[in-house]
Amino acid sequence: MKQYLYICISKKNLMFSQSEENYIKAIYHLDAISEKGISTNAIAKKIKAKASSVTDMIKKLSDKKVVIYKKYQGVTLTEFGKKTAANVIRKHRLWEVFLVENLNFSWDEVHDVAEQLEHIKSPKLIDELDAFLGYPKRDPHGDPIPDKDGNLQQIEKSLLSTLNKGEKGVCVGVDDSSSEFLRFLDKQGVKLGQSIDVLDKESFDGSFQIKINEKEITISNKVASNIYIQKN
Amino acid sequence: MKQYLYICISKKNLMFSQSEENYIKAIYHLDAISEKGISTNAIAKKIKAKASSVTDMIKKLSDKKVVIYKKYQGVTLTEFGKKTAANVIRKHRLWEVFLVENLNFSWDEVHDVAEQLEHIKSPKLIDELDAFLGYPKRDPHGDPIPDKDGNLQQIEKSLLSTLNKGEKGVCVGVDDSSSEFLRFLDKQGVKLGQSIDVLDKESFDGSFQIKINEKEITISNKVASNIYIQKN
DNA sequence: AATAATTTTTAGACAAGACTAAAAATATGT
DNA sequence: ACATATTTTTAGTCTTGTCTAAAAATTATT
Repeated sequence: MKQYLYICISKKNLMFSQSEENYIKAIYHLDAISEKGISTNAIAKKIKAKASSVTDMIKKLSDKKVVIYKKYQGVTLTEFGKKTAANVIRKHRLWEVFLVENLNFSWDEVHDVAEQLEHIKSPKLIDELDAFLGYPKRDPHGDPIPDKDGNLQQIEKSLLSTLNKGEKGVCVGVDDSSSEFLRFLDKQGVKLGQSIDVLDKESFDGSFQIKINEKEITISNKVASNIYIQKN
Repeated sequence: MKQYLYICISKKNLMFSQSEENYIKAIYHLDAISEKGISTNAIAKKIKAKASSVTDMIKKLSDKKVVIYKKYQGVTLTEFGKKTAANVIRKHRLWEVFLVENLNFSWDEVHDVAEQLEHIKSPKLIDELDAFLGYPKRDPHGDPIPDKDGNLQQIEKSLLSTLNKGEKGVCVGVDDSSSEFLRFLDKQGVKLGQSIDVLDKESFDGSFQIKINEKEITISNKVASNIYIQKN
């Protein structure tokens, strides 16, 4: 009598709920900054939830091999977790590009909608969207768009606040992408690709005298600390 | 002492959950057919849920003034409910157009994705999408797209199965828009705008001899009962 | 009209995801 | 080092949306 060996590759649940995806994304963003495990509180703050809710979710993500978790020691993304996060971010940023390029959204309006669109599940959709947009490398805030495999190319960038008198460069991104800040930049005429000359730096309060579009303006150190520049 | 009258227009919760929207949409679609109240079972079947779940949801929708409900008597949409349904359907169909026109989806692939996209909340998004698409009047299956106010223009259409020998017309839609049927139509070369001549009608089994693109083919009555034709 | 069949509703349970309040662990300050 | 403060976890509750099983109402059958 013949015997067959059925190998059952349990197509493990690669699907995450919106809530799970939001946590994964939040941890990914925090991970980029800190070296060690991400604290429960940090996640809670980012996600605007209570620490207890975060603990619950962390346990679930740990069971699903998305994060490494040891009680009281914070959390780290696994490689699988990073891939997953990058994929959500890829979707978010591609949608942002679509909204700005094709639907007349301004860069301060895209976030909330992209936050919803990033959870749509359809591999074909996102591949085709990517192609439709012409495989963009950066979103409307200058942030890099991960490729299909979750890799994202970083560029050489410095905070405007680190430049010295006489240096110049091009705006390649923002650190704070809140609507308020983006609208402020719009008012000042700052956008991606905008070239900026540092005319002077006030040592007293760290404010900057800069030249944009042949116009000289003064910006606070706080503003200068939220604009990324590629030097030239 | 002055007295002020504060009129508090309780901006009532115009927001519905995805699940609620799905029920509202299902009732709307069923409403188009039946004259009297929609039965719990009919909704259950459409939504692929158990009747008890439907009863629960119906109560909630009744509280929210979306439907009129009397125990054991089935359910009817209020005007508000109809508007709400039309709005979800508007979004669904606009997204379908986008997927087919811009993202290389075929008409049998759009449904599942549109089912997700229809729940995205953003008035600006949908208005801009509508404009981007050039204010289309019909989706890829020939179904009309409701306008912002929820009105949709019906056109004169008949089922191909009701035509007689010698009559001709143009395909303006399908009744069954399952992937299987749509792929079958693709194979036969039937698409929207396709002109069709009824060469003969077999009284024995109701099958049709038709001419498409100078090609003569035979289709079953079942197929003919799922194709909408505008006579000419 | 009475019984049978079907439909609908109720009652109670469960899972996901959030919360509060309290307990446990870790970190901080003198 | 020890008391205090903070962070994290646990335990239990709540809401949404689903389910099963049983009861009630309606519809169909003879």
